[in-house]
Amino acid sequence: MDKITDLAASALNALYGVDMNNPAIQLQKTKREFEGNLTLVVFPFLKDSRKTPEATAAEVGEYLVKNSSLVSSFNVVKGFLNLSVAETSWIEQLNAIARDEKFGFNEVTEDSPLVMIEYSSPNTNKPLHLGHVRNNLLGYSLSQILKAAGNRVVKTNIVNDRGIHICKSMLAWMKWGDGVTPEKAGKKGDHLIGDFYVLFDKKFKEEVALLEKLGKTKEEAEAASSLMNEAREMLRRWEAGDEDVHSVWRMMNSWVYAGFDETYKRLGVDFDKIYYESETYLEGKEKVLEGVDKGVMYRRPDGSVWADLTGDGLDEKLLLRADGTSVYMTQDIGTAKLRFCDYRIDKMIYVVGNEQNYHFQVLSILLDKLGFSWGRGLVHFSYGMVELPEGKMKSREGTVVDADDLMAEMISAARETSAELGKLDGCSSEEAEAISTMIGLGALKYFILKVDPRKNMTFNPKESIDFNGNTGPFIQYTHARICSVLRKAAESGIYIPLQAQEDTEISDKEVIMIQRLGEFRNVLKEAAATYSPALIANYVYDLVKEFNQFYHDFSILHEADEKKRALRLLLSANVAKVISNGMGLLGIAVPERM
RNA sequence: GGCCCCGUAGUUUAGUGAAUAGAACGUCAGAUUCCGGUUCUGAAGGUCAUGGGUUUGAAUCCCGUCGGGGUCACCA
Repeated sequence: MDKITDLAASALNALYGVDMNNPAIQLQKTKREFEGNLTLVVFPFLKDSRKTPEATAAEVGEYLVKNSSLVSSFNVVKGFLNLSVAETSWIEQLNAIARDEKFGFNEVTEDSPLVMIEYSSPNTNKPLHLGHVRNNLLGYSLSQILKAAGNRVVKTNIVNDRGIHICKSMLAWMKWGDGVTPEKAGKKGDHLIGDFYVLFDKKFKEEVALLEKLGKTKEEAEAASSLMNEAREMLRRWEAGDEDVHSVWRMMNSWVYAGFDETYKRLGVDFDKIYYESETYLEGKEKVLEGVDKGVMYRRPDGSVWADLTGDGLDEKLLLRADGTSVYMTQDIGTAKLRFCDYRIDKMIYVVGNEQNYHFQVLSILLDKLGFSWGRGLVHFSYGMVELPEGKMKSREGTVVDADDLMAEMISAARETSAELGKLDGCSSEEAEAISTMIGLGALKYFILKVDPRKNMTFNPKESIDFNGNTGPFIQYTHARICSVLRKAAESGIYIPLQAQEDTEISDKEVIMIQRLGEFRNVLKEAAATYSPALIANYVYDLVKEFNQFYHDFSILHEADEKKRALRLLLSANVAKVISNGMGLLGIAVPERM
């Protein structure tokens, strides 16, 4: 296809003197209802040809047929030049795909660009919820895609392990926890800590209500709350390095991390390097003071430090409080500094929700001003909220969907559906469990990754687990079916070739399948360039649908013509391979039987 | 109010300059079952929120309007 694009360029150049690098020279797939495989739109070149669209297209078509054996024939519809590609080149293309186990994937070398991608970024005072699930899936998939496109990738996680919210959980545990541990409670550590966070909030509200009854306003009551003051005092002691506070803090955080690790493992995501805010939050200060010296930032009379971004069309932004302590932005600058010391980053991607668009706009400008080479080009991979059919999740109303619960529910829903359909008959209980897990998580992941990340989305568990339509299970099922066909063939002693014969006759349907397979390389490239897992998901689904139509028209196992049967088996095997490669980029497992 | 994002069949959505806007779920009518209640074909359903503009060509780019969300903290 790239070759033919070059041919078209040289044709246009030879005939009309069009610049070879003119971006309008693009071939697209011919629409199904027209004859041909590739289409060139000639409208943009009429200025140069000084002829009608039809005449121009015909002239280019004739030139291509005459000068290249790749183009066998052409037809013209208005300004659209539809080219047919020679039969032998389709077989060649299929054989090239068959030879290449990781078809479409680029090699990563020492010299490949280094991309760091930050995702997940949990707080240590509560377990992960549905919003984190979208974040984690997008971050992980993106890192897989970028790696496949030929980048060195460092997956990183910044854990927010300090601050008033952790102190609230700690205080509640010390006051009412009675020495409970995750083991004693039989509960994951992150859930246990989350419960104490909720308990704090409850007790705090009770106290405020009591004070309000005694005649205080809401604001006065909140300020006078002894609980909240104790929490603040604990934060002060933590910052002062108080060993009693730190030992409780370390212990409780270790419980949370054990819980997170379990969740991450189940979700199938991981990290190469984890940063902790407790270790980075002081780092930004130095960099900011450096900025003051350089004149990038300035100090106000009260001692606070600000950056004036009105020149960039934004506001002024606080970076250090009058008492010299850091704010969120300062910490991000500090983390950036540490990261750049650890890795020679070419590009930095932050996977963070769209409520922080403004923050990252500012961060990009500040990092640039402070001299980070990747600051201006940093990518805020911004995604929308996840809602449920019942409506928005609100932590105050307890309608937050917990990540662990959600995964468990998806898996048991998959188990039920599979059992109903009789798919688990004859499986051992371990097999049944493994399959249910693959399907349940595949449904969840696919449903979330197939939609445009920028958009808010509604996650519908019931719809996602469907075995039909644009769902993970449907794609997994198709893969399993192809594997099953290949197994059957092998059992019957039918030879599955590694290459198709050059002289095998090839039908339109087969051409379409090969063309579709061949697109994977470009889709991957584009997905990496636009940071779009959804592109991969929709490609794989289209491939699956196309395959089902193809498969339906033939009796693969009972084909009399040996060469033809070989071609179809080879084609099927490669469809399975590309499905598996594509789904792998989304972090979704494809079972060989289900 | 300023700034940012979104608005496409009943629903979930694809398509960011090209041919008659493409699917899926649901609905209706058929076919197939060769490997499994999972397959296929067809129908109905869209003034792409809306009004202008640019272009040979606009869901897509520009301007306005309406609707939804976010953000504008010495929170993270």
